[in-house]
Parts: sequence; structure tokens; C-alpha cells
Amino acid sequence: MGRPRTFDEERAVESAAELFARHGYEGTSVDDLVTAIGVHRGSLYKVFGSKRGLYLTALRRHLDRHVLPLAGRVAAAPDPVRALTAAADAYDSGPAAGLLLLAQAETAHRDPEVAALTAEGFGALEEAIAAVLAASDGPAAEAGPDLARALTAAVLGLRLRSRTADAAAGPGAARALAACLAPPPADRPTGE
Amino acid sequence: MGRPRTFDEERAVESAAELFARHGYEGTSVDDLVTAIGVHRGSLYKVFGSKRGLYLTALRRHLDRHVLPLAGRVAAAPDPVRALTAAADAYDSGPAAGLLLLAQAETAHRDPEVAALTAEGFGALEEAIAAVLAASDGPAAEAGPDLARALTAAVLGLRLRSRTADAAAGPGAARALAACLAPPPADRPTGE
DNA sequence: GCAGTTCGAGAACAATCGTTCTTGACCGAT
DNA sequence: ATCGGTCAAGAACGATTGTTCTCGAACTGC
Repeated sequence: MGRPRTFDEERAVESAAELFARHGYEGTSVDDLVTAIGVHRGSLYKVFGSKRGLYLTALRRHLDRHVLPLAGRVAAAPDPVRALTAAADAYDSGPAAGLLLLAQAETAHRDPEVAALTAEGFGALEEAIAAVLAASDGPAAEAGPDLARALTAAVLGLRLRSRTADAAAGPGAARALAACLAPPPADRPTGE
Repeated sequence: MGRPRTFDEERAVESAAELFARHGYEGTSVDDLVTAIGVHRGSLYKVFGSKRGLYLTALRRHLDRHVLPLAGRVAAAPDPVRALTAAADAYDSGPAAGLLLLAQAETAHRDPEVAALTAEGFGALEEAIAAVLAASDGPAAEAGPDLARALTAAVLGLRLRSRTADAAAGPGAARALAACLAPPPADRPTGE
């Protein structure tokens, strides 16, 4: 019963995520959202309740569709080097990749619900890297969760910096960092 | 001639920097500023021209008073490990330490002047770390600026994460990361 | 085909935003 | 002592914020 809705909620959330990822929460107005999505104000409030509601669903969907799968792929990597490069590469691309980043920087410290979501995302990434570290036999194995936290932070920081820096310094830097904890010093062909 | 001003511009900028560092640019209203600083709206606009003007001077002063000196201290460190821990410790503390961070995350990508300032700050830190790396003889020496970028990003990301995480995971993680590129593998007492 | 319900379009809401104006009070130089 | 100029205090500005209301059109179940 009733008139069926003619807009795709999936696409709406996706467009909203892209806007939020680019301009942040406060930097994205409801007018921006309705013009970019193409949906009417009333419908948007009918479906999502509020701007914050739309933001929360966009963030949760970002976690479910991108961040957590990425954490799974990272955890399945055979060694820390490939885990780190995979994390950096995947997190650098994608239109809404900055959503988690901006949420942490801008909104998490004053919205507990957002903080819970970002903590979930970053926690998953850290645990994935920690798992790979623990399974490795390099010098990184002993460092444990602390090192995992630092590496995740590095990926995060590179992404943040690449929002203005010229371009693509991310992958190179991540590779350099990965190479740094790569070699079990024994099998490194320096003098042989 | 004229009535002398009765408020301390130095303190005003400092208070403003603290507010901006905590709540971001968009998250800090002019009302918040005038009540926190204790100065009148008119005086504030007379001296700084606009909210953005106050923000820019606060950011520049933050660079001159804290970031660039920190870069100098980092560059003077005797080895990469101490350089990195010094950077992490210093950047974690201080009331307005998040100013550069928030500026990069929130404002830099749409305000070229802010982008220039953040680029200056991060560039100085990266160059300092790169210099220490180049002077070192560990495995990090060859990696060059890419690794410096990654390490700076790690400090940045740790600070960003510590805005909501429980506390003090930063120093431990930074130390773990530093320890990871510390040992010239030869003089590590593993089997001797 | 009619009733009931939901959707889409746009005006309108109060609140807040950054900014400016008006009004006296105060001070230093003449 | 008086005048010129800068100050502080607060009201007020238009613009924009997020949100809600009103209205007519569109569709499904009886």
C-alpha cells in the first residue's frame, strides 16, 4: 500500500558517504546532500530521521562493506609486508575511503556513537595486523599489539596526508615502512 | 593616542588555538571564542579581521612555537629511535598539539592557505626525520624520504587515534615502531 | 473505482552562524 | 580642559543551518 519510493536508498547512502568523506560532517550541509543525492528533503528525513542518522548509517555501511572486509584480507596475508601494503593500497583507493578517517578526526571525540564505530573499524585493522605480526618470525613478532597500533596509525596518517599532498606518496611510503620490518636479517643477501 | 587595549593578544591566540585544536574550525563558533577568550566581538574582529584570520594566526603561531622547534629537536637527535620517540612524546602532549592535525584533516583540502601551512609543518617534520635517517647506519638509511614520510604519518595517526582511545597508547606504540628499525642487525645480542 | 496510505515538491520554521553597527566610556596629546 | 581616536558592551544584521509542515500526486488493497 502507498506510493512506492522511487529513489535507491543504497545509492543515496553511497552518495552521502562520498560527500561526508570529502567535506566532513559539519562541512556537508543538508542542501548539499539533497542536491547531490537527488532525493527530497522530506524523503530523506522520513528514511534516515536526521542528518546524523544518515551519517551513522553511511559510516556503518562503510565499515561493513569496506573496512571489515579489508581487515579480513589483511589478516589473511602471508607475511607482515604484504599485509601492510595491502592495507595501504586498499585504504588509499575508493571514493569513500576517507569516511572513517574524517569521522575519527572530526566527530568521534564528541559523539560516542561515532566513536564506537571508529573504534570498531580501527580495532579490526589493528587486530588483523597484530595477528599477522604474531604469526611472522621476523623481528616484528615480539613487538605485538603496540607495533600493530603504530602501523595502523601510519596507514591512517598517510591517508590523511594524501588528502592535500600532491599524489600517491602513500604506496611508496607504506612500502618503505613494510620493507623496514621485512627482513629476517639472516636470509638477506647482503654479503653472499 | 586612543584608549589602550586591555586584553592580551598572546593569550587570546593561545586560547583560540586550544579551542580550535579541540573542536576543529567549524566546530568552534565565534561565541565560543569570545566567551573563552573573554574579549569582545568587536575587538576580536578589529584585531584579527575574521574568524578565519584568527584561525590562521593561531595556526601559524602553533607552527612557529611548537612544530618547527620540535622539528629542530628531532633533526638533532643522535639516532632514528630517539628522534622518533622524541617526536611522538612531544607531539602527544601540549594543549594545542592537535591544531596541525585538525587543520590537515578538516580544513586543508578546501583552504589553500591552510594547506600551505600544514604542508610546511609536516614537511619540516619529515625532513627532520629524513635527515636523521640519512645520517644513521641502520637498515633505515637506504629507505630515504619515503620512510620518513611513513614515520611522520605514524606519529600523526597515533595522535589522531589517541583523541578517543583510552589513553597513552601513543608512546608505547611509537617506541615499538622505533625499536623495529633500531638494531643494526649485527650488534643485536641474539645468539651471543 | 474508491479508500487509504505513502511519496515527492517546496515553503516555512526556529536557531545559530559569522559579521557589522551603534552607543558610551576611556585615554593621550594639544 | 578639551578634543580626537580607540576601546568595550551589546544589540542587530542577513545568511545559512537542520528540521518540520502543508499540499497534491501516485500507487495498492478491497
